[in-house]
Amino acid sequence: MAEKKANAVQLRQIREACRTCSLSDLCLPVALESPDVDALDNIVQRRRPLSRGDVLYRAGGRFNAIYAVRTGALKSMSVSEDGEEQITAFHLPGELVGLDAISFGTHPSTACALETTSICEIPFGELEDLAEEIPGLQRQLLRIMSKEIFSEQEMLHALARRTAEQRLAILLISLSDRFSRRGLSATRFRLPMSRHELSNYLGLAPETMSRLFRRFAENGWITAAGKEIVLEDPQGLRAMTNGGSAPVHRGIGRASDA
Amino acid sequence: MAEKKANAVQLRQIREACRTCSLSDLCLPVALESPDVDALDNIVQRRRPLSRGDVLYRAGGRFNAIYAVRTGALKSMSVSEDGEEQITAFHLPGELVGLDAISFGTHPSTACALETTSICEIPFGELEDLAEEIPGLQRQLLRIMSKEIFSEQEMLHALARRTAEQRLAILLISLSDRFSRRGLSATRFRLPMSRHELSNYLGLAPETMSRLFRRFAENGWITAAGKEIVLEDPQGLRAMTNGGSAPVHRGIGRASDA
DNA sequence: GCAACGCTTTGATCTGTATCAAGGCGTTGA
DNA sequence: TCAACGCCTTGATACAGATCAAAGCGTTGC
Repeated sequence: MAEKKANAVQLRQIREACRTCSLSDLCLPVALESPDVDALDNIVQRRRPLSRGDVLYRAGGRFNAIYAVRTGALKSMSVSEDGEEQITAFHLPGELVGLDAISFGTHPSTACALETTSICEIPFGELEDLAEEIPGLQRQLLRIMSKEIFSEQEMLHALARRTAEQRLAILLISLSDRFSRRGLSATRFRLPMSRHELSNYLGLAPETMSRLFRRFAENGWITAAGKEIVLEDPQGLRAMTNGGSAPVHRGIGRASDA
Repeated sequence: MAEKKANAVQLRQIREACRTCSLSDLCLPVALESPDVDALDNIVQRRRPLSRGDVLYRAGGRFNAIYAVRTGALKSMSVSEDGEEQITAFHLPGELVGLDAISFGTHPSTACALETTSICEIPFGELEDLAEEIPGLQRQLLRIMSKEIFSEQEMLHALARRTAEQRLAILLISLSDRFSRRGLSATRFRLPMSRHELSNYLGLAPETMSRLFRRFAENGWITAAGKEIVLEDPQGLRAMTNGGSAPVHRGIGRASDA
């Protein structure tokens, strides 16, 4: 079929972009050697980009597909009865979105673009069908899913019972790690979310966020100009995420000063 | 084979206990109608009971199997560098333990019995092998896993950014739901964990826990005698978990008085 | 160019919960 | 029966971070 051929070509084109994606373990090692390569690629759909504020799916909506972020960023959020929105996750390029709907059949949360964002859509039913045909794909699927799910859970645990300072440090390090895993700079990046969204996610008041950024900068750990962040002293940051006991700030100037 | 026959008999015996287990979706609907019923049952091993404090697996240990709690209860915990233990989950009868190791190959946390506890062990490799043979089992597996994982995650989100009062209420309701789902009373149960373990899990000081229990009793929401708990007013409890805005306590006596 | 708006920052105050410090009470062992 | 221990409770105090209030400042639209 001409269609299949077209897809095969397309596959080669996107392979580069896919290499740092969470799905790459699914797409590449398994699919590469098999004639099923087209089958897997066939079900992955590229959609037209979302703009800031666009909703990918809404809480309560039917679960049809999972998504991989290609560029840009999304937030997952749930809205409580009293109308307050609570951000439950940020999704950066290469990460999967919508996994929390697998067991329910409907989306428990709403996914919304933080900036202009392009995504891959993987219809879940077709993926499952495929997994039954391609040996090994099933295992990969389970591992990838549980990895994505648990890395989020780890984050939650890491944030629980931490001071405001530690939470922000943990988040910055997490973002750094996630950017660098996708081949971007680990020390210099642009926050895709506003201060307000950050504070919402971390469970802090926006005012506290603001004060923290200032304090972090005073301590020489970061340089922050709006959303542009430079991690000047990742070690210093990392140090204070450990043992809630470690005394922090207090002193003036950067930790590395003599 | 005699062994197979013995297992078939055993299967019938345990089926009752299994009916309320998280694995029942795996064991029963799928396996019941298939000749593979023995195959699935064969790989599930009953182990001798754990006593309070016994460790099921230790953080860092190799991942071989997942477990289902039959009776009793477990806690999952991680120990930070400074030696502080942090409880990350409680596992009640019918729930699965060890899922967080799937993606890593090693256990990220330690599982420890809160009281005398009996469990089923399901070697994961064999389960995966089986899933490749039995159509549908793979899907069930994925759904069950993601359900178990996400219900924990929901709990974490529910606890984040809540007052101490709300956290305890949320936990009590969660326990109530989980007990009742397994056929036990939703309003009268025995806490398997100590106040200290509770406070650790909820991220509160033990003293705060104590004060909360008193306040809850004063408000007529619960009656607590040691670990024996009676939910006198589940609605009252549920009400205060919602919208952090709702004013709580303050007044004297139970909410339903007038 | 200016006004209006939203986001961020800064300052002052208030409060929930931790922490410190004892005291009660049930349980274990001699 | 009594002492010793651990767990839980109770009270007093301290502090991190929320909340209230208002002022900068960059953006958007006219």
